[in-house]
Amino acid sequence: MLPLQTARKRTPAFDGKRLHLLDAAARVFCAVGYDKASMRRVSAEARVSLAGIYHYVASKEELLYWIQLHTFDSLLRGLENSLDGLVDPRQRLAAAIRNHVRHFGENMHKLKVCARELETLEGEAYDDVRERRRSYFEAVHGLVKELRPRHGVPLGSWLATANLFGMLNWFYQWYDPDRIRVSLDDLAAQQTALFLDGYTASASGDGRRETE
Amino acid sequence: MLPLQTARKRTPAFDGKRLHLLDAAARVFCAVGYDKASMRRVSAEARVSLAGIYHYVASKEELLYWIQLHTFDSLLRGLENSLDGLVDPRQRLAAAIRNHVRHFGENMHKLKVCARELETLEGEAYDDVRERRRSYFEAVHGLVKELRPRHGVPLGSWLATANLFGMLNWFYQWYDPDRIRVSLDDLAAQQTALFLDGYTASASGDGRRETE
DNA sequence: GGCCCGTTCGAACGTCCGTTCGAGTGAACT
DNA sequence: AGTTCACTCGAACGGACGTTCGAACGGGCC
Repeated sequence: MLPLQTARKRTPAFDGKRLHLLDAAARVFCAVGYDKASMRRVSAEARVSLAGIYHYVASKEELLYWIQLHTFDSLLRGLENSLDGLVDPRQRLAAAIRNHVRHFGENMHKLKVCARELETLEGEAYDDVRERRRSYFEAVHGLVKELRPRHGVPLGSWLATANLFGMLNWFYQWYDPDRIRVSLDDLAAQQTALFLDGYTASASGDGRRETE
Repeated sequence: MLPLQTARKRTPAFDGKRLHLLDAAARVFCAVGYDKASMRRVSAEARVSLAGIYHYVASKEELLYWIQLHTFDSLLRGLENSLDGLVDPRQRLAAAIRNHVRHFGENMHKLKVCARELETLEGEAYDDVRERRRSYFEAVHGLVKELRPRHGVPLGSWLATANLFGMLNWFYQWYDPDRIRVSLDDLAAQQTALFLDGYTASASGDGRRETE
């Protein structure tokens, strides 16, 4: 149960150092998973003593909490920016997917942690993150609903959105920059085409790898 | 590092009890995740003393190993059965997806553990499971490649398959039998339609829920 | 100088975990 | 009756973990 408060409030250099800590924690959580990750390893990664961490953060749980909160906020802000000025529903969805995929490319650690540890937090902290997550989901769900405005009720739009997130979030299980020969924007374009028109119709570039 | 051996070999009632243990372990791993799950809780769930577990299994790691191995084997066997006699590529893919979704419905615990703990094992045990996983992936990848036999090279078929697995495996994050008003077979049909023809083209039943 | 206070840290504390040990049980076999 | 052997278990061991404590450092202010 998180008190949802930092150990102290508002002191100089506080945010900078804390962000540095969150970043180090994200790298460790990403590498070995939240449960296996030890505060000792986070302290080594951040080059801060073990006890030093607790000056900026009240608990290990809080590290995960802030990582998830910042990441979902950033995803949502990015989404709103990338939709600016676009009116065609297909282009709007394409922009949303591009935003999501780009975030993965730029913040692999944090997004992988978010995708993998969705059910790790508990209590208030969980509810708090869940609401951010819901906002983001609903924003994308709205874009999906725009796609078929005059075809009666948008049947299965919720299900389709859930599956779209499946495509996008499973990403971290197979994406390896060294082995995949597609740019992230090409990848986003292919995923958009797949979602909109299906595999049999979508024309696409190539995304094969050497093995598997 | 697993020795990849059981504590003892081939004794009467051995397999039955062991399967019972694996089942209990799968329920616990599913509920709280592999790392947080304690052998004490597994022993309580299986109604066996803590030390008793080690008569059937050499380590906690081995529990996960057998769960994953059995599950991927079962998925692959089910896939081969469900393809029997089908020749139309679209029907074959539909059957594959139905097989996958039905497995989820029937063995939620184990499949959720498999999807969530893909990177938990290490060394030999990891490689062993990984190969089963690869076989299954390649089998489905083969079906995807069948879909466009005379359209030049099947562009992006690997990527499309990876995304298909994303749709199918993310499943466990949102599926809740009490809140989703679709049968598993309907669900599989919708996912097949979405993958083959895309959201804008696929006619579908409804899968909306009350909230979120 | 003397004091405050934000910051850092080494060294511990208490807890929980995976695993092991050694003794005990009872059915099967000689 | 005695021996064997699969099976079961309570009790403990050693280690790793999250967290805390109290002391030290160092720059700004009286």
